[in-house]
Amino acid sequence: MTSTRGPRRRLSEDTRRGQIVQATVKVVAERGYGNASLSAIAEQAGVSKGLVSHYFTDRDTLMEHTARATLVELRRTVVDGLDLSDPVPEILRAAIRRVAHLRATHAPQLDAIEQIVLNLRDPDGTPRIGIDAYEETYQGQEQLFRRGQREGDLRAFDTRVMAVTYQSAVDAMLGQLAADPKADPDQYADHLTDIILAAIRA
Amino acid sequence: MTSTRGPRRRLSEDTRRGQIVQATVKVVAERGYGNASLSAIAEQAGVSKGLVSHYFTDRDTLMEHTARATLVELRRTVVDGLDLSDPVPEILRAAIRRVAHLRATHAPQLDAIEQIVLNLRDPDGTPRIGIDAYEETYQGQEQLFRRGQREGDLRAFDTRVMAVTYQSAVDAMLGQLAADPKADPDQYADHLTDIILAAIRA
Amino acid sequence: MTSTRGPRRRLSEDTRRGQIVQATVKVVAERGYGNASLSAIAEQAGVSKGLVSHYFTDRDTLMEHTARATLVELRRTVVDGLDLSDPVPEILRAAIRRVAHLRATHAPQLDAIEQIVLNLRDPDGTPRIGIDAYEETYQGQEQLFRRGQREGDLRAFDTRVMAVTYQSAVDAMLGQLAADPKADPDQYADHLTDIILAAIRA
Amino acid sequence: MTSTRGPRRRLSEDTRRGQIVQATVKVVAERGYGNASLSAIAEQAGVSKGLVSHYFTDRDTLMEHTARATLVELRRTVVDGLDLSDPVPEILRAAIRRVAHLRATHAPQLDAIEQIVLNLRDPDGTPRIGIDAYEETYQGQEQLFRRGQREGDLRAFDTRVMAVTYQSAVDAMLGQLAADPKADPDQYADHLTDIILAAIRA
DNA sequence: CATGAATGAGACTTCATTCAT
DNA sequence: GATGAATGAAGTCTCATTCAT
Repeated sequence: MTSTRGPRRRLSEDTRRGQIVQATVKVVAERGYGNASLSAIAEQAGVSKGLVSHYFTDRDTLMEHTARATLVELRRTVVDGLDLSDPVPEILRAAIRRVAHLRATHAPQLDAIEQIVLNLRDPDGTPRIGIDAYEETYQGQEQLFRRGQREGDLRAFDTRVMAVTYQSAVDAMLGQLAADPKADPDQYADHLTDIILAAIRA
Repeated sequence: MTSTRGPRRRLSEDTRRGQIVQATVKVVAERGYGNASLSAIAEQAGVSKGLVSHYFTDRDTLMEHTARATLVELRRTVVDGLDLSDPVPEILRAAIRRVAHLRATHAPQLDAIEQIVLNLRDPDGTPRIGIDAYEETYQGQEQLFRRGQREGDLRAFDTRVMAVTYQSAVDAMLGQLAADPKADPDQYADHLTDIILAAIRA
Repeated sequence: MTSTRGPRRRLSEDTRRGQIVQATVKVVAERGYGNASLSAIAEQAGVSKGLVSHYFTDRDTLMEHTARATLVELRRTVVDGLDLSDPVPEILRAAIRRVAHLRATHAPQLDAIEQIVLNLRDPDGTPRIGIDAYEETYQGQEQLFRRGQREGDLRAFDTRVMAVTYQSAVDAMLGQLAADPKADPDQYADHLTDIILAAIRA
Repeated sequence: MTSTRGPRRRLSEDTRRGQIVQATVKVVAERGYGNASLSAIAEQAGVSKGLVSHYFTDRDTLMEHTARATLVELRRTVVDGLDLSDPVPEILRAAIRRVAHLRATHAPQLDAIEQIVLNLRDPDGTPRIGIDAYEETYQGQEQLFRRGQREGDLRAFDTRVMAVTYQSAVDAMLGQLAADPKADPDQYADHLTDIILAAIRA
């Protein structure tokens, strides 16, 4: 499974960085943060240890970069397929389904992000990828809820609390789907949508 | 804050194990899983490195023991104060408040458990404290929901999905309260209870 | 020549540090500062790499400690045999001879000190063992010269410049004796003494 | 201060080598031998790493070449301004002054030479630029002393010992002037000349 | 029972050197 | 000729674990 390590090849900086980031995602997801050594990552990427250090000053830097880049990738994956002109409840139902499918299509990315977010810390011990990295997601969610309230589809509620709750419920769904591979993503998604809409529908 | 290290003292096995587990919780919570070295834990416990190895074969063993023991401790803390003869909605409201207060009273325990659950792995890479550790919680939650449905307080819904969702929403609340120390636990708890009850009340 | 590495032995902190410092002197002298790796030093000391790190936080710390400790050792070696009640010219003649013999008895120490002093630097590039380490020597020398002037054995001259010059001449003697092992230390010492006394005698 | 790095330019071999040697002097003087990486030197020279390797097989080769070339440069700088038809004491006084000024005009060269001479070694550990590199200087000095003795300006003494002593005193002067930038070179030079002439004048 | 000195494996990182472009 | 991407060999340092005391 290791990318075979052909004769020395010169690639563009971006290509190499991408290659290394992907390898990082895979190794972190499979072995866990603590066991994702630079050697393992380099081997997975089909590249020398030295090259990894060349492109990323630090193990920490590499991890942070990987987490943020992957987060952006996932967000785009979910959002890109949505029709934002639909009524908010429709959008939510579609979005939850799309997320449910992430577990099937982007499992390593999901795991790697979780691992890195939880483990990467500054020397003083404070997490280095704070809740702030999710802030953008929360904001978008709140906007969506407020629009639903304006349009009359949703009742009044604290959009902040709901955004956080929504996100966590969706993440938990991913956790469940991860734990039970036989579960049907669409079915779980629909059950969850029912619950959520029951909570917020006008 | 380090337990002062008096002259060598012989203590009962249980006392020692407890001492070490508590130290582990504190160190893991403060520094993160990866930086919780046995030396640091020993020092925190006011005990020699050798003794830690004596009572726990392994770093992994120590971590697993710590996580499970602490999980039990927290579960008891929440459940002990509830009046299970109340109607289910009442119980939920009270339980959510109690959990919200955990962040204030048991922050290190919460952090440590999260760290260990996410990081501790078997050599082959599979997480060592699976979702199964939460299974007991889920089961209890489902029972409670079914009782609410029987008693007519709650409408019909998939209790499994709801249990998972409920648990995740509550965990997310803890995350939010951790991130924003100025937030009022009771207020957040009540907002969340409103949303949840809206979702499930008959 | 490597200290044989018997079964694990527990020694007092001071003994171990001394052992390691001696090994450092030897390795630095033989291979040069840059090639004196911690592995080589550990092997020479008959000790594991880890132990060296245990006793000295840093390679730099080890080097600094070694240089200062060795400098003190040499100073004592020279001074201890002098009769300070003699007239100053006598003292100088005796001291120069004693120093000349250092090359035979303490060659590695001399080389190691030189190597370390010249190479050890702070991160910003400034030498870490400044001329200040020699200051004590200079001061003693100046005192001696002033006493000679007071007692009428020496003529008037700038004692500071002379102290520096004296020290350098003596160091250079060591360099020469190192370069030409067939040279007779006593003879060189006497020649040098003649020159120096010619320069300063009343 | 880095040579600006224009578009790729082809220069004569000698020009390139000179460029690189100068950069080496600067980097070694500023950061010390051990921290003078080829990258740093290449950057300082405004040239690629590859080119440095192209012109000098080896880091060691580059260092040796740099030291020898710089030594020659300095020797020429001192000797060129002397009037060799003067009486020897005059020549010495003038020479010492000229050397004293080197510290102001050629500080990096002085530092770099010292660093390289002390650190560059053969694989077996023996210094690669031995005292022999100074031999030429000693020989010239001895000649001068013997001429002074013939001409009656200097008394009888061992010219070899004196040459070494002289050279070391002069080097020490440079060390002192380096350590104390406020010191007046001419004044120190004159004090030193007084001492030396007192030692050897007829 | 308890200690902490000692070991040894392995991680990260730096750099001289090579070589495709 | 010139570049700088890529390699691979050390080197330093950390830490779980062992074991003499």
